[in-house]
Amino acid sequence: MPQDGGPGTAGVDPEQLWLPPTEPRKGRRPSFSRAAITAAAVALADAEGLDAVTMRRVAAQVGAGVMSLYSYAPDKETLLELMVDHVSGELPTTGPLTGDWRADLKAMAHLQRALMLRHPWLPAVLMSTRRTLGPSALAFLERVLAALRPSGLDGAARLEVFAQLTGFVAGHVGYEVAQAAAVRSPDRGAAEARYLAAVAADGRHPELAAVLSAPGRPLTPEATFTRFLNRLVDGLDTDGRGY
Amino acid sequence: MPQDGGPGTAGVDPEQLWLPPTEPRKGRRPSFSRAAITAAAVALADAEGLDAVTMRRVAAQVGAGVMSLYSYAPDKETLLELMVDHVSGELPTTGPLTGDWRADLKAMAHLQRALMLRHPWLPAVLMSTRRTLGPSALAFLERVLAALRPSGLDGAARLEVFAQLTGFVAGHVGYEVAQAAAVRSPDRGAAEARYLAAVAADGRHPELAAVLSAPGRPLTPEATFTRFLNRLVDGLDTDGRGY
DNA sequence: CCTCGATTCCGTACGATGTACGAGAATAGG
DNA sequence: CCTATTCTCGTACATCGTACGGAATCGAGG
Repeated sequence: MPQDGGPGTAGVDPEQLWLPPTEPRKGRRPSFSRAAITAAAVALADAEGLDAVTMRRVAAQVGAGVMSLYSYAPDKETLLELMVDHVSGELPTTGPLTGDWRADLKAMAHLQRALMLRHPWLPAVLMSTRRTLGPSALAFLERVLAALRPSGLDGAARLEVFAQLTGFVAGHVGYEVAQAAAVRSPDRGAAEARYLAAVAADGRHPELAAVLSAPGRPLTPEATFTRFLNRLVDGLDTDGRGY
Repeated sequence: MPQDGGPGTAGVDPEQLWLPPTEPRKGRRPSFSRAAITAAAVALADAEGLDAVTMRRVAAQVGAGVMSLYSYAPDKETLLELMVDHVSGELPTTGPLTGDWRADLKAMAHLQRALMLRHPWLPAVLMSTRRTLGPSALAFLERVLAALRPSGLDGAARLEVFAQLTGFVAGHVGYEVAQAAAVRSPDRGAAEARYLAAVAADGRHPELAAVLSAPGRPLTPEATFTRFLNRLVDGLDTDGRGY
């Protein structure tokens, strides 16, 4: 664990949270580490879902008392932010770019999607809490900005592209995992299908009835993701006019 | 209150929840209505945010005992779904379409955005809970499908466009309101700005530094929304090939 | 009229959660 | 050793969603 960061570095504002692994050379030595606590929380969320991430269970996982966690994170929301940055570390931040910034952007979006599929709780956390970018997220942002360099977009536009791209991926994957969960439960999906069929049959929803009776070929989430992603990226204007 | 729907029509599956205002002609008559309870919950969320929507506060608002609410909705998650459909009723479902399906689609997305700005808690609810479409949402879906009729897209693709469009709007507005809230709190925004400046100054984030030092002209949320929306809609292929 | 079954109303209570408080334990400097 | 400082964590509390069960209110059948 490199720069790890023990307790004492926890504050409400981003400066105290992320920046200084300031060494307090006095007092009792920490028994745990922020990284270990965060990793335990991530493991819990991966295995049993976000609801399983309670202070008590995380504490039990690392062998600490419940209140000891508050030496490492001021509150639970901060713990969630730490979790986000922890898994963001799985995103690559080095390696060559192709020079085709659209292709690079698409590749990075696919990496983000893979990350979120690996940690299905991520989209929900990303979209619920207002978050400040931690070091790993910033490293990834740095790489996206580098890829965007040949695009000719100005600063504000590049930041916006990053935000929109991340938001799009999170939204799509969130939808994806929810639908996958619905399929896994046998009667839930069936009940919804019956309900939609009943609505379509009531005569007041002709368009819905038409769509349900002639759905066309089914689309895989993967294909849909790629298609909309390509639309979004290919539509990015390089001239400043916009719409 | 037209078809209102009293208690007894509450079940876990969509069929029992939305469809039948089956009249149970026996037993004590309901003192409240699902619509009134839902409206109270919406008013609470509008005024004080989603966290203010607790069963106790909603009950107090309508002058009911806490447990009485459970005769109208089996649990809180269902109440949230009712809230979503309640405000979805504010979306127009009639009136002429221009025939230009892209323009119609964009107009409807703008209406959705306006709705979400009016009810800032909506994006979070839309993206957290897995939801079944209630009557009002279905009416709006029906209208979107009708607008999409001249597009040549097949059934599955039309449904997908609806889901993606709603997801995009929710994601954008969610981000929009979060950022607006950050601006309202004086020190929170300043702290984040200082943090980003510090990161940019550490030398390991040259792209971020460049972007922050030459941001270009600032973009209004409105303009950004319109731009990305146009990209998304104009990029919709009418031939089946996709990418 | 009374009774009976059905339905709604709601006070009480339970388990779970986030976290404030403060006493105790460990460590470094004087 | 003493004292200041830091971390540890048992206890306690407010708040949440909601299970339970009895009282109240209704329509129907006698």
